[in-house]
Amino acid sequence: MRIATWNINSVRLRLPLVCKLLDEQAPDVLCLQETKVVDDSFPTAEFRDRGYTHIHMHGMKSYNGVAILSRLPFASVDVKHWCEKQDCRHVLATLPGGIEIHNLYIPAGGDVPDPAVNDKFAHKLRFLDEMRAWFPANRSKDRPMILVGDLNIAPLEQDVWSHRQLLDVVSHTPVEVEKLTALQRSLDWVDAVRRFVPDSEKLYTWWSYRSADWAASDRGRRLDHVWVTPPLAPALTGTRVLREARGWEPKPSDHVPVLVDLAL
DNA sequence: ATGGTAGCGTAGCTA
Repeated sequence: MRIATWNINSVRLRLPLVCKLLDEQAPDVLCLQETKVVDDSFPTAEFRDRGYTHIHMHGMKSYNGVAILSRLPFASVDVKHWCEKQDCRHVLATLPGGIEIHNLYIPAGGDVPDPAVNDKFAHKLRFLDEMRAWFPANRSKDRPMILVGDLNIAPLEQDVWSHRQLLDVVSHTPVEVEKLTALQRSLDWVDAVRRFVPDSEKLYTWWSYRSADWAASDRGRRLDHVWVTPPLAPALTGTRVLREARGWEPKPSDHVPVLVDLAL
């Protein structure tokens, strides 16, 4: 089973690139974030034509929005809301084998890493706290589950281009990293990508648009993740971060797809 | 310390 996750920053504008990914990598399941479209306007036809007939989307006007496209049928689907908001950041579905997949778009958190003066950062921290409480209260680590998405946090030192220079930059501050790590530990989630790429090796999934030459400066961050619960860890066979997609023309996303293969 | 780009939707917010 091949699982992919990609923040595409508008599914309508990026539709040709999403189709390119499906054609070239043939994931069984593709989780999208920042679809930026209401459900009635979601471009389902192009995906159905490619065999992705099972589509679970949850979108809103202009902002956020998540979707799961699948060639495999869903036994059930759901959406979850956090922080008393209806902002379309979390969908889940049950895949064959009883595997529950969670597709998340965690709040970016704004610019100032202080919850006292920045409501967006306070929202991000609360979102993490609520998830940290919900998962162990509602799910067992013995259940086969996959958690993917744009978590908007680069937890490891080699997940950013400069650990020292980003300690005060939202996405890599100690308080966020600690909360994400607490969430990860709560169900013994395994970082599927780091299973195959040593922690000592630089690895990024996002490069800012605000750079003259993203590839030359290479100031990236690993914001997009795939985690699995312990029952699925032995099934992991490989992973891929599709760095070249950052240069796909026209109009690349600032995030690239992350793919994980499981022998199931 | 600042500004740089992108998408939505057509001003200004979000990233």
